[in-house]
Amino acid sequence: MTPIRTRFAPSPTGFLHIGGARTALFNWALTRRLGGQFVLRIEDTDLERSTHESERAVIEGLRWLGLEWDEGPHRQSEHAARHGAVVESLLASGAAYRCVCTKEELDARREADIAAGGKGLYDGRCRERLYGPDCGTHVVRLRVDPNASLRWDDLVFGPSGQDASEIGDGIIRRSDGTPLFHLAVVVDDLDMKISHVVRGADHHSNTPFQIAIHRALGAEPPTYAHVPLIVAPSGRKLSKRRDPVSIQQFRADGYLPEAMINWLARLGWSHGDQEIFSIDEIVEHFDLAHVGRSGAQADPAKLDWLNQHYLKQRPSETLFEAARPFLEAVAERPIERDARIDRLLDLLRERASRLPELAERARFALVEEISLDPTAAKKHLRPVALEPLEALIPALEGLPEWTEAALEAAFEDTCRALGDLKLGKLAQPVRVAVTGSAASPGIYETLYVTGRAWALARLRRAVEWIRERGDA
RNA sequence: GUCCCCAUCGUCUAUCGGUCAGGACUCCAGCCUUUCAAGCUGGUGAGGCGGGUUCGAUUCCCGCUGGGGACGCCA
Repeated sequence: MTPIRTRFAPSPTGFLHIGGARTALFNWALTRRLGGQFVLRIEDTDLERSTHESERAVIEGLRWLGLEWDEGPHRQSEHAARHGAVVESLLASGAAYRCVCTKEELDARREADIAAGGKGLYDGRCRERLYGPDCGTHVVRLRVDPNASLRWDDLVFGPSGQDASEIGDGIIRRSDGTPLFHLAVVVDDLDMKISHVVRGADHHSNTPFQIAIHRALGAEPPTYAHVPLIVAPSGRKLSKRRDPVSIQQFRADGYLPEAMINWLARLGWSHGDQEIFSIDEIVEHFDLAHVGRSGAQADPAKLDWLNQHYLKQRPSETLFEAARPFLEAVAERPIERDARIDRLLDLLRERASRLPELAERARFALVEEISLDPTAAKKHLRPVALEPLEALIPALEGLPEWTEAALEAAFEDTCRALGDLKLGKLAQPVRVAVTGSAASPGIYETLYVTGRAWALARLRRAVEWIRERGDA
């Protein structure tokens, strides 16, 4: 079996969005499993809207996700001469013809046709006129045999396509001489020997025309697989404005690439009941036959769950690397990895689903000045907590070493000394005093990662705070 | 308007004629517990409608409805 060749062909007119990322993932996974080459091709035919910035964003996004390509990035614009030559040859062979109808005329005739019950396709007015190169402003249309059957067996949708009479003679070259997307795609796929075209289902209806171009070129179309679109939580089409779609935005929001990959993989594809997939497992099992045919809504809650799952999975070292920028944003200073930070991350990784949330929960151990949550303070920093706190402080001051085990022993001793005080009666006031919040990791762990100096200072401050407030 | 496609819990999905229609996320409850989580256990919750085919349809066929996509000198 000859190795397959696939491609991901984004247009650099925005950022890499989740639909594109998933298409890239499917192409990549298919290629890796079957063995072959995965080509990256930037479809910048539309010079007006293409920018280097978004091209870079697409590339960075793919790299971040770990979807490495074997060839490219090619730029479609670099093949302009080749596209032009192909159009000329099509013209020479009579497979294409020049059309001098203006946009206005076309619009008017289309409307009239629809009003008369027609399909609104190009009426073929210039089809037999055989205009030469000197006919003035013109476009080039493909002469599509109306009796042709433009069908293919889609690897996802099965038998697909329609009769040529439904599509009409499409344009393949603009009046300014530049090629259209359909022509460029076909020529590039041919030149790059792409064997499998895996792309969004929004191209499903475009495929017949592209097959017609292939045939005009005397070439066999590649194998096609169209993957259903990802739709917004609203159920509608993804909107770049309203919906969170940009990969870099997800990255900035603290999602891990492996979580994104897993989430995207399961949007439309399944492997029995399995939900958790490492990237290697996706490569091992990915199969177009198990890609569904209906659109899928991107569910942020599922992503959060997956993200926490991978947060819990990560080795300390890479967890720190991923969390670092977020921790530094909270601390407003550089953070180096050490045993205390590792412990902090271990405690927080099961309490947060995203990195910004994790960093925020780490605040008490990262910055010296904390603020008390009013509700928590009012509930737990009351006069009744005074005695326990004042008993605990010297016990902590006298600890030979600041370890979780030592802290636990100190708490137990203190409770015992206070007549078997319930641990909660001591732990909650301490928690609020030290973290400012009523919610934090276990109290010994919390104190350990806070450090002795900060912890004691906050405990003393809490005592003063209670005294000043009295019984209020 | 024309053409194409899709249709299982709120969401992502399993099922390739016979299942109490399974799993996951979410939500709810209980357990655990120094708080919050995590974890464990349990629960709510689905085959759009109408016809066929069949001994038997979620599954196959047709229609309807609903949704999406494409009809561009965008990609």
